[in-house]
Amino acid sequence: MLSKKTQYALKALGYLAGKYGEGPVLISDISKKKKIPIKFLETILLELKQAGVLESKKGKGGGYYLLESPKKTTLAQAIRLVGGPIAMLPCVSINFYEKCKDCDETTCGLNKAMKITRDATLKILEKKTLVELIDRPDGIEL
Amino acid sequence: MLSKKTQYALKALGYLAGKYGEGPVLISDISKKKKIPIKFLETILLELKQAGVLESKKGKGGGYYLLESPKKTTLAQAIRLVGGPIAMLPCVSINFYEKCKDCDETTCGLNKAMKITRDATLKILEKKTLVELIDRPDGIEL
DNA sequence: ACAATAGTCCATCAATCAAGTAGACTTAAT
DNA sequence: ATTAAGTCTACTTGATTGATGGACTATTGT
Repeated sequence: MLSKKTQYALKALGYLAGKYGEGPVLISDISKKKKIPIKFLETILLELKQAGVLESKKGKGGGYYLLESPKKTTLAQAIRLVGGPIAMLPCVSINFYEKCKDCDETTCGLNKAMKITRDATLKILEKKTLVELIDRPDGIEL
Repeated sequence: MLSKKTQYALKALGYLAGKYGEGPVLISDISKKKKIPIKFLETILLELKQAGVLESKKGKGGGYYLLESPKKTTLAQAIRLVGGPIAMLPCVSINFYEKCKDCDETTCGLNKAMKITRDATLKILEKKTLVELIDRPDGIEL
């Protein structure tokens, strides 16, 4: 299960994707529409800015906006940006790898099973982009 | 990422699967071989017993053992037993479902993407069983 | 019966995560 | 210049997770 932080980040990015090209969006706007605690959201957006995905504008008329077209960012990238590993175990994670204390990866069955699972997941998340997070009326596909 | 508890549970189950039919296995044995904090392991095994997967025997010659052949339990079942949801979001979880506050599932892009991911994951985890968690020398497949 | 062994139960502690609070700092409009 | 709008920073609280210590109970062998 993704952490709340990661879930909020994805929702916020999806919302910003829908407003791409329309200028800065208020934190309070995102917070209301996506029901995300505003102060928590602030820290998440700040982190996404420091990661280079978002830009912000201060003062009146300010807010956050996507730096690049939502097509450019995959869901896999988005999840990893806010520190969410995609794999189910540290020892099969690509970006947050940690060696197991007890297991030899060449013989560990759990490792093998989870690698297969990870690959199946990545195959999907690396294909989908922020564009697919934009809410759209029922029946309309991409 | 799976919780430590779930990771430990899977490792312990894999170890017990390898000893299936050999009688009770000591907690301390599992703890040593799989490098799991013994006290934490105790509570996990107890939970697995209450879930009906393991049985225990007290006193000398006691320990834990699998109640059924390791073939009978899938990895998906094992993960859920110790309270670990498999889906990445509550709103796409089958066994731990929770409705989103903000989103209409018929139009939410995130929901759609994560459902597809969940299905791909489940397809794998519902096919594999505890048998595949047994450590085996390199090169030997099932 | 008794001692040794091994699982069970209860209580506590530390670390991390989620969320809320207060206020300082920046920018833009008037 | 002043003020309102908005981001940025630091600190506090509560809940959950991970880990530990010790007392208690059941079983076996002598």
